[in-house]
Amino acid sequence: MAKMGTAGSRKARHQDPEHCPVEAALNKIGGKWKGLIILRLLVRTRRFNELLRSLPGCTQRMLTNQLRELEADGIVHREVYPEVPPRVEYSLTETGRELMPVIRAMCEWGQKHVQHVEPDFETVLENAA
Amino acid sequence: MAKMGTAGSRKARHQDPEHCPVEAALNKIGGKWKGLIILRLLVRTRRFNELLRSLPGCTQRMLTNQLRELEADGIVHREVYPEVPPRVEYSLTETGRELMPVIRAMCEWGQKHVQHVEPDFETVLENAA
DNA sequence: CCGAATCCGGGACGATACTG
DNA sequence: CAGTATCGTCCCGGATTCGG
Repeated sequence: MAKMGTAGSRKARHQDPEHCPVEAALNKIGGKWKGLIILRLLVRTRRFNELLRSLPGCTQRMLTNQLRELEADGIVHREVYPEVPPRVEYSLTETGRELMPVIRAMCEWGQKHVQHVEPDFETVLENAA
Repeated sequence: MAKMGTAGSRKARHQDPEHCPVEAALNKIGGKWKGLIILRLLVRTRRFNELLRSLPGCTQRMLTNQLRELEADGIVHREVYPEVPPRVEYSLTETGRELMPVIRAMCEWGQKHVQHVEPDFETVLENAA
């Protein structure tokens, strides 16, 4: 495989009313980095650069884009502190936190079917702390 | 939306050994159409064109690529019947079928947080039949 | 520190035609 | 029916620079 494009949320074929909830969910969390971003934020609130450092291979621009889409979709909350130096913290909304079962299911599948992987979801969360 | 790139599986940053099971899972099922393909195949085995018609907006080339990646990742089984006219049937492997909890979790989240959506997972499966 | 804006190359993707 | 081949476009996404 080459790259993958963005698989992002996008408006993704919004011409069709999106009857399917699976499709609707995929349109919101299917972005290239969104799953991992959500995983990081499930553990705790994080600052921009902290998030960036925890995503090897993700560029600043990509992270910004993905966070903006997640924010627009009501999954991530962005809190700006008017300080010097500036500080911005990202956290999950209630809607975002309810994605935990999805992430957990992916984790359990990956743990079972992929080699060289962390033991379980809790450990993953701990290691992400 | 625009397009979205592919968000596909790709080798996606295979330089790092992929310690995280969530990341590993995303690398395999994160492709642009993979979630919907898996949903279709959860219902029953399907032929190529049948699958294609059930995915509005997906081109034959894209479908071929995604199916090949899914096959290479051991999620989809491809059965060729030496007939005239040719017939090829796609189904989920056991590994693929075990993705049902992931799809179900996405479905339940979508049903709860997105408008104008089917009532529940079973109905979605039925409608996809 | 946290971005936004710009430039630009490469590859993902659509369209079309062809084959067994 | 189920693909493969080829071509051209578009836009994703990396690098860099600038601003608050």
